[in-house]
Amino acid sequence: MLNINNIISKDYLSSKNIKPSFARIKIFEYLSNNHIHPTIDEIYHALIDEIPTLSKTTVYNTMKIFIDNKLVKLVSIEDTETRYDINVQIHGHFKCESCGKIYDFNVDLHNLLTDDLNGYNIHEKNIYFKGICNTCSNNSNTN
Amino acid sequence: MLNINNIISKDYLSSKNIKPSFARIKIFEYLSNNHIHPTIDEIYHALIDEIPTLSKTTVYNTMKIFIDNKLVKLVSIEDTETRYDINVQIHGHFKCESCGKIYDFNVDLHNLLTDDLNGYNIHEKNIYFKGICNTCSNNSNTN
DNA sequence: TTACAAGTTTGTAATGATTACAATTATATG
DNA sequence: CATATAATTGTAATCATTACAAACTTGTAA
Repeated sequence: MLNINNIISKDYLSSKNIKPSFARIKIFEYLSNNHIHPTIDEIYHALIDEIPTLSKTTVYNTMKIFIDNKLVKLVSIEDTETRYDINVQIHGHFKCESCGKIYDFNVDLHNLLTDDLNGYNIHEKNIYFKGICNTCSNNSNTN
Repeated sequence: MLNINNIISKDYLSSKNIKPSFARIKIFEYLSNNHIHPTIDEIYHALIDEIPTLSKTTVYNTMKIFIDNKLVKLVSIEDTETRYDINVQIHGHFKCESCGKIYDFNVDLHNLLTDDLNGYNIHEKNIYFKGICNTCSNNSNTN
């Protein structure tokens, strides 16, 4: 049942001081292969067939460990849904109000610092936009 | 019981097509006078002495109306707490991980647009940082 | 003033995400 | 193989938010 990806994920988790259990490897690989900023529920349903004994508590526990060890970042766009992002580089999120998809976009946050934060110790920068994505705009145009 | 602020708030709500009921005026004035990005709970507790019959449902209802009519903006920084901001101009938020306070800062988001969002229709821009604020940094230095 | 309609407020119950926790299961090591 | 340690699971508890129906207010018109 071992394969290259499995070994790589295993080693990667180990290198981050996370014991590479079966569930953790599978959850990590799901996040790596699906950059869709999933919710706990989406992760759970995506894996329940492959891991029939999986519980949501395990998904919660695992995401907490991943966040604490900076493997993933929490995405707070809507107050109603907590999402997770395997891409921990600084980048922006665009949430489409029509289809609900969240897109990544590149953004350079270096040159927008203001004097207002002089003396402040910044640990984390987040930026997100909302609107209508390209695809949804085009669909409504052709109606 | 009428005063200048009361009249102004009343007229302002009316001008936004919101019936200026007593609760709505008081909630609006609380937000105007306290730029602390309060939670529902904070608003409720701040006003319960003045409006003993106030219910949290009313605070929820009122905030929904204010948001729909663009008098306030929702602030999603933590997934665990929904906050509200009377300042609807584009600006950044800095949340201190030590004292929990949320500071406003000015930011010019015009020049950070990337090609990634060409064709996207942007309705709303949000930016927030996390870290340790000036005050908390200084306090820990003097220990 | 009174009656009425429309809108507002309230309290309670329902929902749904998240967390706490104890029991069970898996894993690694000697 | 035995044991200790850690991971996983299921259930119950918690907490914010929403749904909803009843009660209350307000403005208007007779």
